[in-house]
Amino acid sequence: MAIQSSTEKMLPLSDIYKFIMDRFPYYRENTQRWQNSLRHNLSFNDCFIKIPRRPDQPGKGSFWALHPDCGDMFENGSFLRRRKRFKVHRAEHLASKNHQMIHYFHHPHNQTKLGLPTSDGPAVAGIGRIPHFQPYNQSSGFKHPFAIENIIGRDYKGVMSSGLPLASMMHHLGYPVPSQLSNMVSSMWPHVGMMDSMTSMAMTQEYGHFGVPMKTICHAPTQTIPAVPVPIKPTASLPSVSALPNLTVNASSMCPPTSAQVAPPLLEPSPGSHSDSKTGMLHSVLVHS
DNA sequence: AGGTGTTTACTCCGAC
DNA sequence: GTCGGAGTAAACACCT
Repeated sequence: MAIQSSTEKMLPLSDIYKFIMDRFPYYRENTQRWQNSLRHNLSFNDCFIKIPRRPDQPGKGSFWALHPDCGDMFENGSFLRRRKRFKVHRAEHLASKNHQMIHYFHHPHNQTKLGLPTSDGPAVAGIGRIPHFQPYNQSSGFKHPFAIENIIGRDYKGVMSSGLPLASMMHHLGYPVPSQLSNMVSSMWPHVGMMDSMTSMAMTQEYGHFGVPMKTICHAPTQTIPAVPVPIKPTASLPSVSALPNLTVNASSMCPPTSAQVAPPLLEPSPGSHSDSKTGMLHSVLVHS
């Protein structure tokens, strides 16, 4: 929720803490417990990806974002319970490292800052269009450019000879290029020797028409996530959010319509309403989104 | 020093 | 009963 509600679709750990404590008074105490749990989940679950800070963005820790393909791990889009653990396959894990940077490059804010074509704007000569990812809905059969099926079945030579937009963009981002590029990449993401070829491959026009931009997760006309979290199926032990007394559900805080809007507290448990089942459910809503 | 990130281990609980 | 998801504790390393 915290990550998705952010305009950048990524947050540092401290901001995730803040988001939770701002909205859920329950989590303003025993901070060490749930914050440790939160860090554990961020590291442990492949649905969360870590995005390194740029050199000109000093600060502690990295940014955390959602893996572009994690959208279907909730049944019916419900945030209350996961259908399955989102797991990146070994071979695809390499490619997911590229997602981290591509995801960053893809963001309209960064594209604008870099003078790159935005997702909706015209392509700029000399720089390949950044691919769109289909973050939430794998049922369409779409295989993103980094899917292993695409990786192993593609001829990279023509792509490689067409230039290296990655280096150009990284230069604009403040990363050392090009002589230090390989060192930086290997230190940041060891064992990613294929990164350059894969990234530049993905940035060609060839993939420009794929999928839906990340930024449209909550804004696309064909929204794939219900605005209001719904239970997968009613159970006695896990009541729906709307069934809980004294709780206010605000869908806009799950998918805020605009970045300027400040959503009111999502859940405001009344004093003394912290039964185990409820707090446990809140944990699921908070941590596993 | 404190925050951040990773990993392991344990327990609980629900689904099958 | 087994399995897997989830929550928590704890140890450790790394970074600012």
